[in-house]
Amino acid sequence: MARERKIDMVILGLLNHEDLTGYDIKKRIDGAIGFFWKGSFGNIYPALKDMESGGMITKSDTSVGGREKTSYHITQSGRKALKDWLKEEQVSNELKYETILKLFFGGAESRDTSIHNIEVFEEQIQKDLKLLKTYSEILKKASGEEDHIYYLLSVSFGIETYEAYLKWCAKAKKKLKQRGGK
Amino acid sequence: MARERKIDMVILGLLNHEDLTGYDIKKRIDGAIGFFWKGSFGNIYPALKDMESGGMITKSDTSVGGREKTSYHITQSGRKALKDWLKEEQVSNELKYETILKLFFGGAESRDTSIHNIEVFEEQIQKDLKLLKTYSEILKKASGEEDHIYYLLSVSFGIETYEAYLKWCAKAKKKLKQRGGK
DNA sequence: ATCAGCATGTAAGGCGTTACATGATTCA
DNA sequence: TGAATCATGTAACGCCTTACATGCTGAT
Repeated sequence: MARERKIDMVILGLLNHEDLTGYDIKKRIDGAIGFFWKGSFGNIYPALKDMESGGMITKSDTSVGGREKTSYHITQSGRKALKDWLKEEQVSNELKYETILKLFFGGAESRDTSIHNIEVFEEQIQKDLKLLKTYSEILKKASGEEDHIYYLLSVSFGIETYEAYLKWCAKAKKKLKQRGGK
Repeated sequence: MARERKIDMVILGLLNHEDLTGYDIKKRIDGAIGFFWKGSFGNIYPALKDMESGGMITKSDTSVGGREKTSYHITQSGRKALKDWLKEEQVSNELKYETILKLFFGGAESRDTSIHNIEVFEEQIQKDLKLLKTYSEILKKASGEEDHIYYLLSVSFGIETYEAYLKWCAKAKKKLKQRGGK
């Protein structure tokens, strides 16, 4: 059943660009990547360990100002694994939208409840959209590297879907406010 | 840390509308709900068992044409749990878009690889969008029940985001085809 | 002096997927 | 007769989240 753990690919993808510590990897994942993939320390460190045993990456301990650090570097076979994954056709795009799930079953409660839930969602999206737009601006200015086009496209995926969400939110609220509540 | 298993709420939401067997629940989840939440037998049956012990639902065995069936019915406390969940503000909307993850790291391979991956995604979305539009048509015709507005809004969320995806796909492919591949 | 951030990990527990196991019925 | 669908479950395994544990450094 092969390897299913996609965090490996996130790590390889990041290390393909630069050497990083586990802590740095976490920070990268919490950035723009966080909009379409998550990771935690309890996830990242074991993955790094396994991949080092597997020869995908190598580690080098350095001490910066007396502080211990372990940087990881991608190997040839790691790079191959990354490329093989990129070339694989099958992907799993799974989304779990609890907001929409609640809306789907919204009939069990008042319309105001659903309207409120949409508003909570809307606020979160607005906040996230602002962040995404900031990333987009930074990327547009810092352009030059070939990789940047990929980062920019990923970010614009987020921006465009979030804008669609917001449009939907407005429409949905309006519909629910029509003809009085339940 | 309370209950995290959202499949319980999916089941309660469905049973709030009508009595169902585990098998029927699976079919419902594979329908319109499947676009924002998934479920499997190995998921549903244990949840039904637990929720029956917990007094959220009651079961009644019937045999239809010699075949054994176990139908579940929601109880008062099950209905209360459903309503409480609907009124809770915090939600977890998590998406794992492997397609976008691959695109983000697309620089490790040729532009054609990324273009191809986008095309695979595009085809899947087109297929799903068609299905969603079918659901939408059915709901519009069968309208009447209060619940229908919620189903319709959920489905239109899917339709509108999928349409945004398709627009993005076209744009992304165009960008990647500019100024030659890597 | 204290707090935020840097830095690395482990452990428990929960949840979900997949595969397995079984058997009946209906339709071609 | 055979395949698809109905119908119910269990077991193994994998993955991830959360919480815990520890300690250093730099800035205020």
